[in-house]
Formats: sequence, structure tokens, C-alpha cells
Amino acid sequence: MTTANSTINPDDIPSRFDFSEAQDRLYAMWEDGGYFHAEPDATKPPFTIVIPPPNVTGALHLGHALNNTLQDIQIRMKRMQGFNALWMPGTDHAGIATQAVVERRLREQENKTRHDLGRENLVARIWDWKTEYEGRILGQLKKMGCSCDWQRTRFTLDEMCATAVRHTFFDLFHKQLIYRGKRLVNWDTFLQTTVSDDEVVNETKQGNFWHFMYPVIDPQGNEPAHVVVATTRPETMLGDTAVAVHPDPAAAFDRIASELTEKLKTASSAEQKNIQADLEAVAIRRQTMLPQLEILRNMAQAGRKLMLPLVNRVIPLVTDAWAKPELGSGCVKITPAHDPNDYEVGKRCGLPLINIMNRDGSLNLEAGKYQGLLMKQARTAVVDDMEATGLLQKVEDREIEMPMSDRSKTPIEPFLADQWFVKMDSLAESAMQAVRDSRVKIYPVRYERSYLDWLGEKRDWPVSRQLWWGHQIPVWSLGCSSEKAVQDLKSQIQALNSYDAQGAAIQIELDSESDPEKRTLLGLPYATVHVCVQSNNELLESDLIQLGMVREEDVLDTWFSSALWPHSTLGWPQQTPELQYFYPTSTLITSRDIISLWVARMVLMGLNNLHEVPFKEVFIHPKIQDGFGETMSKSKGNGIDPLDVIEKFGADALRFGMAHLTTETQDVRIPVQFECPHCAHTFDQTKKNRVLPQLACPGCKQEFSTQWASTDAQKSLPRGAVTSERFEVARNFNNKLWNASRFAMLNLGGYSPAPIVESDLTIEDRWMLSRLATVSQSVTDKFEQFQFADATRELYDFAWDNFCSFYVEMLKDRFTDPTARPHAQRMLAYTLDSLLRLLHPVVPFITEEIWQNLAKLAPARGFDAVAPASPCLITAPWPRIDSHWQSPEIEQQFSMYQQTLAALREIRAKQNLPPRKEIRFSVRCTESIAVPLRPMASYFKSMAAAELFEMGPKIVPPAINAPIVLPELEIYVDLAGLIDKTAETARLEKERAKIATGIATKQAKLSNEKFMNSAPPEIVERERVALAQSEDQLKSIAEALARLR
RNA sequence: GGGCGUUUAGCUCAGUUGGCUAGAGCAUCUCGUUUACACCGAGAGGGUCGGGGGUUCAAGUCCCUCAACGCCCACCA
Repeated sequence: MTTANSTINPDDIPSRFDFSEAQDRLYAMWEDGGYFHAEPDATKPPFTIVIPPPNVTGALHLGHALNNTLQDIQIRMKRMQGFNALWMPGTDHAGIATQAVVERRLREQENKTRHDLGRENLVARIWDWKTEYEGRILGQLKKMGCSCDWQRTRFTLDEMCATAVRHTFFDLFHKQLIYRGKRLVNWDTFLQTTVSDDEVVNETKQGNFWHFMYPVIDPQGNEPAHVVVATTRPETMLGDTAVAVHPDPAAAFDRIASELTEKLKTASSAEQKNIQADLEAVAIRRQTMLPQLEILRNMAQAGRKLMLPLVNRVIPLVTDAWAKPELGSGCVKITPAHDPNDYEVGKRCGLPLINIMNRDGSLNLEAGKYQGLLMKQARTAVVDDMEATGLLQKVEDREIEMPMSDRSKTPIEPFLADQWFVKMDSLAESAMQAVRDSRVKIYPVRYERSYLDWLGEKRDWPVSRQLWWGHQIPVWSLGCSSEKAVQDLKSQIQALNSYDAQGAAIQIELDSESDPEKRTLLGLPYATVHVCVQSNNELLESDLIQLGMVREEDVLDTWFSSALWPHSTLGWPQQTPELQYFYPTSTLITSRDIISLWVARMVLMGLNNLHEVPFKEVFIHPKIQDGFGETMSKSKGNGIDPLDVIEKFGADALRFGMAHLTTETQDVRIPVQFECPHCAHTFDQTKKNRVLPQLACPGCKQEFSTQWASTDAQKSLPRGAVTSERFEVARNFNNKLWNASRFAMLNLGGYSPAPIVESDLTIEDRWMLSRLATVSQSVTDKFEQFQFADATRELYDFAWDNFCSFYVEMLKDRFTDPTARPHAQRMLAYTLDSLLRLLHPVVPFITEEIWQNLAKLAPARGFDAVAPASPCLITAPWPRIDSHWQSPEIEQQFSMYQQTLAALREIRAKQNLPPRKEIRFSVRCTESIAVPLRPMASYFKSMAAAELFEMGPKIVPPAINAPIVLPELEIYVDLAGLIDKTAETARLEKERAKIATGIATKQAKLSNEKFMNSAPPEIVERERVALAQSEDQLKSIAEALARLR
């Protein structure tokens, strides 16, 4: 620390904060100081946040900037409040997403598939990618100023996390909460993997509805020759194993009719019409279709068979309520292996499953002559052939919902596969209970509902992923042909020298096909023996392989490892000091789309593994949309790179902007602009221009490139940044703060540290202390309640309107008075110091820089006691809240000054007076108002070039004056020789009209008997007082107008 | 189909438990470089609070209803 400097040259401090120079320097200072690192310390309370680990798929976007800004605000405030604050950083391996981007690159750059490389090589390539992107991501977080404990950086696929994953998997396997089963999965034929339900999006597309006729074998009596079924996916007919009709169509029609009638009772008039129409349609349909449907039902019950065309398979007609008599022909084809609903029907009716598809989306042997075709090609072929055989009844155009893979943007094919599942029953219940009894609190509370609803379904969690990038499932399996073989294998395993009952668990999975003959026919085992191995045990693993067992190829769902994040990162299953001290963590800050995927699963896994919740509070922040209300994404071209914002506006502006818009709503909008790299002109993004590879600047007409640039010519152009002018507010605020501090630096020469003497306090000092106490309290509360926007707004208003516009302005006068100067300097040092602390969590760089500068001039400061300031703001204590300074009286008195000043300025502006032309004024008011107002005389002079002539209850207004009539003050500006009568008349007329309106409404209220009888007395009284004041005002204004004529 | 959210000034948003003439920033207009700041200062214009109905002495705020937009969940051969 340097000693106090007596003078400072204005040129020493630039009038703009050079953030690009300062950011890296200050960040290094913090990091070198070890301020981000937290060690268990029994003398301090812990405060812990684990970062939602960003996917290593790509660089961070604005949503991450929001998410991480909020976490850093919490962490920095808590650190200043004396907590031992740990922010645990890291990244997520993001299985499918990451493997997909690397595979895509492999294909584009080397024209290879993953199979050309093999598992090991591909995984090595993905690690390279991970290293690169992890570096970029962590670099971005650092640029944003995030104060993470980098020494603890984790990765969901690193050894520490892998150990936790295996322990958890083993534990659940051991408790029989993990099992293998057949399940129709969402198969992405492009990525050749399953995709979770959450990664499937339904898209509405224009499609067709084909009506096929399946011949009835040996129709009898009145039975039809064909049964008609309709489908949007004709190729699946190759896997049909039945056609279903409703078991009781009459009852089904009755039920629909009664439901509609019921609905009619509560429906709005607009809906009633539609319902009536529906009712009629059902009635007609019942009349026309019922006989036919009953015949079909009887056929099904009689065991009548159909001939499936093209593949010539004999399939039954079955009854199942899935077939809706009110739809189509009332018959539905059943393809159990390729449709989730049909799968259920198949289970109920004991139908065979015929899988017609290979993993790459081509047809297999079961498809007969269509083998080898892709599903899409098969569609055309099947339709053509059906038409050729005369069995295509008709084709309709229709909008269809098509499930699409969110990752590959290709259609999803339902596909039957062996999958591992986590049984959710008891786990989900425990996680629901934790929220119900508030061990985990979710803010805003409305999100509790989506959490509870989702868990309430208790659907088992499919955790297998057909990928190479991830935690490979630690299970070795072998099929056995008989119970004896199972028992033999079991004893062989248990007899292994390497076998340890503590670290290995055995499960027997009986095959779903219980008929031995069918099993033999299909080559299925009687049962499969699975061995789960807890931790890397190479000896046991190789012994199992010796026994012919094969390791599961699949890896675990990414969310499985993410679910362990709050404890795996702290060393669990080891009982590390960190785990004991920092767990459970304090707060989780994340966005709503992963409440179920991530938040819920962390809670249940935390409870399962540690019997304690992973965090006490969850804050769900809004999602960022662009100016059109669309989510931002790279693929749309409306995404903003935080680094572009940082470069243009500074990291503090990015952070301030983010905090400023974090309200409790669920979406926030940020209109997006392009910035021309040639002339820095910005212009709005449109849905059209945001997808173009190059653009011409409307300002300078020069071309620049965008993220879509692909040709060499395009790429050689300078790149235009994508930013938003919404950050200008924040940048301007920082500039204001910077310059206020610059003013302080220029005026703290000769500063001498000493406690503040209370008798030296002026009204504006007391006002500032009152405001400071109020704002400190309020901002603290708001940050703690996650009201980031409110807190930020309050700080903005306080710093700009109170501190800069008034307090600093008034200090200017006081610095010129040698006797007042030392006290004024101490107050300035003290208040600026407090303001910096309050702002630091939001804008850490600029406040730290100012703090460092302040230390050069006023190294020791304080209010009651003077002490050397902390060497760094990041570790300075959070402001003490001196509530005894809060004074409504002082604020009221100061408000009188502000109102008078505003009035003087208004007259100046309306009268168009030259800025330095001094005016004189007098004020009529009660003596109690006059007493605190008189000492402000010099400020009226410096801030409005107005000289106070006299003040009090009995003053005589100047002969020619402009009056401002306020409820408790009348201000008369002397306009002798200056008056612009036209302007003044206009002003007064307008004022009179305004007040007259007010009087009219108040009179109406007060003469309303009901109001007088029902409104609370204090409201009535308030109206009365206001009316009296307004009437006085009106009188004064009328007089002034009369004088002007 | 179920749920959640949003709709207030040209734009982005505040507006506590209903209660003085609905606020801020940006943009617009007028004036102004007074030695912290033009990324500034002073002033001004601009809103039938999405539509309709209701409760109340009083509705931006509470209730009903309709509409638009956004998100989540379920589901449609």
C-alpha cells in the first residue's frame, strides 16, 4: 500500500474505465491472492454453490452468462459477509451431444464414421475435444469474473466422479433398484443411439394417411372380405402382428357421448357449439359404424385370422380398447416392436414382437423382400406394392406429428432394445418429501409444482445409452439355458478368488419369453446372469470374461453422473473433510428446463447416497430470448457470445445487465444487434438477416461476415459481432460510477483520516447516511431472496440519483471551504467505500479497481473508527447496516430541498433562461420547513444558479414572479426584466388544468356518500387534506395568471 | 388435451397487502460542454395498463371469460 498522496493529476485517471486492461490484471490479483480457494474451516460457516456444469459440447452462451453471474453475486456477497464461500466449478461430458459433435466433425473433415476409428480411438478424439472446449469454457467464466475455486475443478467423467458413479450404480444394483428390461426406445437412426424422451421434440409436418385393406382369411356369412386399417407410417405394416378392434364398441360410443354431454354442462357458449357438433357426429357414426364394428368384434372373438399382405403372414384379429371406434375404420394395426402404444397392446394380448429394423434404420430379414431398404425407402415401396395389389383403399393428406431427435434433427424410430433402468418408486418419493417438508426450497415457488408433478409419475429412469462417450455400465452378463446353468454359473462366480461379495453383486434376469418352446425357436436364453462390479477390479473383470461373461457395451445417461455432482465433486464415497464441511451445499442456481432432468435427480441421489439433501435452496432464473421472443441458439443465428459483450461493454456491464433483468418472470428478452466491424455501427437482427453468411453495414456500406460464413471469400471478411444495446445502460452506469470515483480522487488530496464527528454532520450528510443504511439493508435482503433485478435497480438509483446527482454535487461546494474540507473528505471516503462494497458482487472489476485507487489516497477510513481498508475489495467485509441513521424526518427535509431545486430548474427551462443567468427567488413555507432549508441556500446557487432572497411564512413575493405551488411550499422566482409572458401563461394554464382535474376527482369522492361511509378514515382524511392543498394551489395559480394579464 | 408464464409509453421492463394525477432506462424533441462524467447535465412530449364482463366507495392490482405469444408435460392408428 502506498502512502497517502497529497495531490493527484486529473490526467492520472482517465475519464473512462479501461476495462480490457484492468480485467485480466485484477482477476490475476484475486487468483494469486488465493481468494477463490476455500478450505474446510471450523471457525467459519460454509457457503457452497456447485456450478451447473456446462456441457463441453461448445462455448458458453448468454444463458450461461446469466446463470454464472447470479452464482458469482451470491458467492461474492457471502464471502464478504464472512462465510467460507466455495464455488465448485466443472464441466459435464454431455454424452450424446459431445459424441455427436465429434462424430460430425469426423465425418466432415475425414469422411469417417465412428466404426472406422473404433471405440478407443473415438473416445480419445472426444477427450481432445473436451480438453479444448473445457479450456474455452473455463476461460469464458474467468473473463466474466467468476470467483470459482479453480483448484477443485471437476469433470463428470474424471476419476473422482467415475468412482462415485460406480459406487452409486453398484449400490442401486445391489438394492435391486437397477434392472434390465426390454423397452421401446426412441431410436435415432442417424446417431445410432437411443434418445431420452426429453430429447425428442414433436414436429408437425404435412404427411399422408394411408388406408390399407387386409384380407380376411375365409370370411363367413356376413363377414367382410377385408379389414381396413389406416396409418401414417405404412412401412411398419411389415412388423404388424395383429389388427385390433374395440371389445365393446357400443359401450365405447355411449361413454364418449356421456362425456361430451357432461362437458357441455360446464362449457362456455363458444365451446358449446363445437361440442354439440361433436355429439351429432358421434351419433351418426354410431349409427353407421356400429353393426360393422360388432361383426368385427365377433370375428376377433371367434379367432378369425387375417392375411398380412406383402409379407403373407397370418395375423389375428384381437380385441383391445386401444382401438377407438370413433376413429378411422375403427380398426387399428398393431406393430408391437415399433410403436409404444402397440407395444402395450402386444403385451396385453400376448402378441409376438417383430422387429423389422436394423440399428442404422435399414430393414432386416423380417421385412422379407424389403430387407436392406431404409425405412423411408420402404415406405414408398410398401405403398406402391399395396397399390399394385389393389389393397390400397385411399390416401389422405394430413398434418402429422413426427417425433424428431433434438440432437440430430432426424426422425425417431421406435425400436425395441435391452435397457437398464433405475426404479424410481422409493427414490422419487424421498425427493418429493424433501421439497414437501421444505428441506429443499424452490424459488420461485411455482416451480415446486413441476418438480413434484414430474416425480409423482415415478416412471422408471432408462439409463442406458448406446454410446461410447460416458461411464460404461459396470455389468458383465451371460445368458444361461436353464435354471441349473444359472446356478452353476453363480457358484463359479462366487468361487473365484477375485470375487468379493462386498464389491460385486449378482442379479438373475429371467427372459420375458416364458414359453420354453418359443425360447428355443427364437434362440433366447432361459435367464441372464448379471454381475455388477463396484470399483475397478481388473482381476475380477478378467475372471468374469474367462467365464464367458461379456461387459455391457452401453454407457450411462449423462444425467446419472450429473445427479451425483454436489457430492461426487466433494470426494464421496470417501468421507473427505470437504464433504463433511461443505455438504449439503447451500444454493443451486439453474434454469427451469432441467428441474426434472437434473434438480430432481440430484435430490434423490443425494438422499440415497448421503441421506441428506444436496442443497437447501434452489433458484430458478429466467430464460433468455431474443427480441422476437425466440430462444437464443447458435443454429438460429440469434445467439450472443458473452465474450463479444465483454469486449464491447466490459465484463461488469455484462454482469450488471444480467442481474438487472433477472426478475421472477420465466422469460426475459434481449433484442439482438449486429455490430459492424468496420465502423462499429449497430443494427437490429431480423429473422432474415440473422441467417446470412455476410452482410453489408447500413452505415458504412462495407461487407462483413457472420457465423454462417463458409466460402473463403466470406471468411476473409472481418467478422461482425452479435451483441445487444441492452448492455449500454450497464456500461453507462459503470462509467458514471467510475467518474464519481474520479471526482473523489481529484478531491481527496490532503485527506487526513479521523473518525467522523457527529456534530459536523450536515443535513445532506445525515440524508446520505440514512439512504445508505436503508439501501444496504434492502439490497442485502433482496440479494438473499434472489431478487436480483430489484437489488440492482436500487443500487443503480442510489448510486446515480442520490450519490452522484446530489451528494457529490453538494460536496463540491464544501471542498472549497478549508474548514469544511477535512470532514467532507472523510464522509466522501466513507460513503464511496460503502457503495463500492455494495456494488462489488455485481460489478467486481470496476469496484476493485476504484478500491485500489482509493487506497492510494485514503488508505485508512471509517466512520466511528478509522482503520486501514482491506487490501482487496473482494475480501472486504460487507457493509454494516447502521439502521440508527435511518431517518424519515431527514429524508423528508431533504426532499423539500430537492423539490425546490426542481422547481427552480423547471422555471429556468420554461423561461428559457441562459444557464449562468442568476435568478432570485423566495419561498413561502412554515418555519419548521424553513429551518432545515435555509442552510441549503448555497446549493441553490451552485446547482440552479438561484439566489435565495427570503424564506418563511410571511414573505412578500417579488412583484413580477413565476410561482411554483407545491403542497407545502410556494416558490416565487423573481422574473423582473426577464419574464416571457407567453411561456409563463402556458405553464400556469397547464398547471391549473392539471390541478383542477385533481380537485374534481377528489370532490367527487368526498361527496360520494358510499365512499365516505366505506373507505377507511385515514383514506378519507388524506383525500380531505389533499383537496385543501389542491384548492390552495389552484388559488395561487389563478392569482398568478390574473397578474399576467 | 393438462399445467405454468407473459400481455403496462415506439422498445425493454418496474408497479408490494386494491387507495393521492401509473413509474424507470433506452429512443424522440428542446436547451446546455458550469474543471467527475456527452457512456454527461437540465427540461419536455408520449400510456383508454391485451379485449369483454364482474366484485368494490375505489381495480394496472382481486374474480370470471375471450384472445395472442412463450415454455413444460401428456397424447393423437
